[in-house]
Amino acid sequence: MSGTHTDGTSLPPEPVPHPCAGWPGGGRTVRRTLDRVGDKWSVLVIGILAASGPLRFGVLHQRVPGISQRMLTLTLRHLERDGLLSRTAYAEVPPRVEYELTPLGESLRSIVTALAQWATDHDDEIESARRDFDGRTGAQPG
Amino acid sequence: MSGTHTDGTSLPPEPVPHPCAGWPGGGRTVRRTLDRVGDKWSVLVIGILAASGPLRFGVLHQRVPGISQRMLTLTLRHLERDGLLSRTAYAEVPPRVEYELTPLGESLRSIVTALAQWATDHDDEIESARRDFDGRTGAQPG
DNA sequence: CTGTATCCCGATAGATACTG
DNA sequence: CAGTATCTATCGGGATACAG
Repeated sequence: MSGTHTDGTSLPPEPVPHPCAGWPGGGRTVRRTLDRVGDKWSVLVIGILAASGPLRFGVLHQRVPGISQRMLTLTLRHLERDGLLSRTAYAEVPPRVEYELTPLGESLRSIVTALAQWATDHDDEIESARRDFDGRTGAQPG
Repeated sequence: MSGTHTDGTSLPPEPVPHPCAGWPGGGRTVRRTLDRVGDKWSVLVIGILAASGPLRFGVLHQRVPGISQRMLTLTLRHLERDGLLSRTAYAEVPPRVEYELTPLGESLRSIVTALAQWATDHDDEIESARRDFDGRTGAQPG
């Protein structure tokens, strides 16, 4: 503890440095969301569902470039658990399962869309910034 | 390849299923951004810099809850490489280095802020959705 | 103070095979 | 079709020690 002194009388000299300025809850709440947003596929899946409406497993599998069956399953489970999408299984043969954003998931739409928009808008800048940086530092682009 | 036939004459029956509906560039551009957003710390660092202005390494280290020195360094390098923040080293002793959002980084501010806002707004819903899901499936809350 | 260099472990993710 | 099971490889990330 800083600010303590032998006589015990003194001071809180530091105004308790706020843990995470501007981030409510010290960033803990944000961190949780980030942990969900932070995985490789969630945002992509949400974005595709937001753009396309309800989709079945197989179609989703085609539309998410490069995802494995396993990761798609896991991602969908996570998002379902968090209440961002709903899973509807139809008792048919062959089986049919549809995934759809819940209202909560829908409420993320504008943010995800904005992110996608930002990505396309500034792609060139990022690209050139990287080349510039790699040039200055002699790093491999790979 | 589907649609090929022994006589070689036939058909593109499928209208080439668009790889990633609603996502420009087939999602490839978005994926790149997501790979940056997708790591554990980048968004948090950007958000803190956006809220606080230029900060030096040590202060940043305090403000990002739980980050290690190593990961902070790596995160800052990545963001610098992508042109989202600038690094300014002052030739002093002891050394002083300040990190600040570039205009490109600033342009992400509103999105990051929106994400943080969304997180706090819907924290309860996510929380209860998880409990509900865990209850239905008998999973451990872990 | 601001990093870099190692070591190490657990989570993440891919491939493959199998099931209802 | 829509998953589950299993195995493995890779990588993120923490701890620690050291350097400029």
